[in-house]
Amino acid sequence: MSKNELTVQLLCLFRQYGYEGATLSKISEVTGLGKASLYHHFPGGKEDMATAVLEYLEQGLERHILQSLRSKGSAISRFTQMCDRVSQFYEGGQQSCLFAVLLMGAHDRFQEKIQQCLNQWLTAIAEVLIEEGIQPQLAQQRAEDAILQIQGALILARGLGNPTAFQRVITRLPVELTHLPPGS
Amino acid sequence: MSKNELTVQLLCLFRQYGYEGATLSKISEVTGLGKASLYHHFPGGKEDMATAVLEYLEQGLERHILQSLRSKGSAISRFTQMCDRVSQFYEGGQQSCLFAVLLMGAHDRFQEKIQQCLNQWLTAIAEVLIEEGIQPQLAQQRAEDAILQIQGALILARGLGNPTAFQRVITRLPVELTHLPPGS
DNA sequence: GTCTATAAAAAGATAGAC
DNA sequence: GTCTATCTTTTTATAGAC
Repeated sequence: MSKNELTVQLLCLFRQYGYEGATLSKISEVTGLGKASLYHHFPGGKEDMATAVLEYLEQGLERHILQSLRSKGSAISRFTQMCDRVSQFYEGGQQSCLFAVLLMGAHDRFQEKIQQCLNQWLTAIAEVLIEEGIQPQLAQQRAEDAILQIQGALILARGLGNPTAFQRVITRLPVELTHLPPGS
Repeated sequence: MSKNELTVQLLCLFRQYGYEGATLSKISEVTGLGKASLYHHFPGGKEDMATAVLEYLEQGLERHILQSLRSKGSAISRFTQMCDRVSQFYEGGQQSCLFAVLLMGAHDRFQEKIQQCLNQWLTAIAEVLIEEGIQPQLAQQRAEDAILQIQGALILARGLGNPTAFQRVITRLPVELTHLPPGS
């Protein structure tokens, strides 16, 4: 198994069980690797694993999400592309966000990297809006609103056992983001 | 220490460290009670504790949030009252939602109660909107949007280490909820 | 790079005195 | 109702063979 496949499995485990809830025994069971093998790949144990998954996620954010936002088309088509990728990544609202999962845990060590990722995402969205002539401050707020709606919709989907609200949010976001502000 | 004070401390611990992250040792340390004493109050251990906290939360939801929504005033003043209480409960965006925390954990046992609480909250919001003449289906969607924005704003606040977005959401929600739909 | 075996530490849980 | 002491189980981590 490649390091990359292993990282994807770890992502899946952390999303499902949380950081503390994903025990080495469970990780060993799911991956089919013995604990000693896991420590061979990740000498620092679980913390190493979570760090690796976060780096994997940062790359995916850059390669799939941010790149959509910097592509050629109109603002609305770029946001639509972003939303498509986001929906795919969260499996239509049936998967959690690892950022949220790790933020809810007992460890502070991941907050910095998560903050960095969120800020990259926010900035990329805001830049599209600024290109559209929206004031920087408003652009930043709309970007925050977009991400916050995605995150909240994932929570609600999980809590209700029903991803409908997530799909509604994803569908309307491109239009909502690009609507001109009242009075402009 | 009364059972109620103890429950509040447990709520605080679970919000801060998550379910798995709030160990008995830490609970013992913070509450000042030995482990055996904790088992005296909660024979079922941590699961009992989380259940007690969820029940405490359900009562608080009923007594503070839902009652606001069923009070005398206009729709907008009722939503404003709800938002005031919500903001207070989450300390202006600096505290997590226990529902989200527990949903991110490894235990499935709390999902049912959480779903019940969310549905009560959703219904109470939707009922205010229906009274205002908004179509039931739209009312339900707006209620979902409100809760989802609150939840997402709490995540973003924690991720960015900055509760600004939460406060913005809380401030605009009363107006956003009561705005008439286009074409009505 | 993976395994078996084992150790060390922590977490969950209980007995019994006061 | 709380404590000390103890126990069991689980989790994390490592040594050393292949």
